Amino acid sequence: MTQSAWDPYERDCPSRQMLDRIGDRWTVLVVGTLAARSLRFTELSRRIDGISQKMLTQTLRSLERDGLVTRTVHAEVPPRVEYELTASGRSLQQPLQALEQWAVDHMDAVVQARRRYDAR
Amino acid sequence: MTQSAWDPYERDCPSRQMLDRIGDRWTVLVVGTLAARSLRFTELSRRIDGISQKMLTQTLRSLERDGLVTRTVHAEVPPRVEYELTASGRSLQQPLQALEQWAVDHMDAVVQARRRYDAR
DNA sequence: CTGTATCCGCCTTGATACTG
DNA sequence: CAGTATCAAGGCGGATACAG
Repeated sequence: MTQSAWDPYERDCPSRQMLDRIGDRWTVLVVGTLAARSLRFTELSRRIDGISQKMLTQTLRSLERDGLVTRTVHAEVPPRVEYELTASGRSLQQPLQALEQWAVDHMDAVVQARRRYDAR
Repeated sequence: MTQSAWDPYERDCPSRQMLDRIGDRWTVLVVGTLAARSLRFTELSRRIDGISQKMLTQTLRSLERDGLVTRTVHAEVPPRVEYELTASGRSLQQPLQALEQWAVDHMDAVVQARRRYDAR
């Protein structure tokens, strides 16, 4: 059974919650980093400048819970844990990539607009 | 002069700040609401369920500062203020629309994934 | 290596009251 | 109508310490 009336403009709609979650500091960057290939915990933290261990763990757990990322523990010493996007996660990566690209493309204009605005 | 090395994965990169800003609770919804046509303050607040006056004002100011929205005051009584997307704002609307659509399309799957995860 | 647990400051957000 | 000002609460996120 499919729901046809998801409306992010309504307060308690799950799709609104999803937007809220995407909007946390780190989700975009974690999903973007996993886009190319699966990575280990430490590799992720090295590539995402400024993320703390706690936030990386928390973000990964949320993504796992939402079915966007799989977590695979390999029985080795020392432990090796691989994170990988699911099909669902890869489908999210598309719009996020577009957003990331927009940010890169428009930063010059935005920075200038801010300067003008602040100069008044 | 154009900057070619914007990298959102670096801590202090402006494009990273942009992602942070997009990621606030309301930006996606405000831009989405303004996509169709320009709107007044009250119309916006009516359409975005749950937004407070303060947050709407704050979000609009930020968007104006970043050059994504114009604010036009008409000299009437009572005052009429129209908010409208700039060209830059409309270009952002595209990726945000994609994101919004993703949220709507995948909510069923996400809700189910959460149920499975929580049931363990 | 891959986490968990705890403490804590700050910032965001919301509620409320007031203004041109 | 379209805001501004103020205050209080809560959560986010960072730092640190510890563990399997």
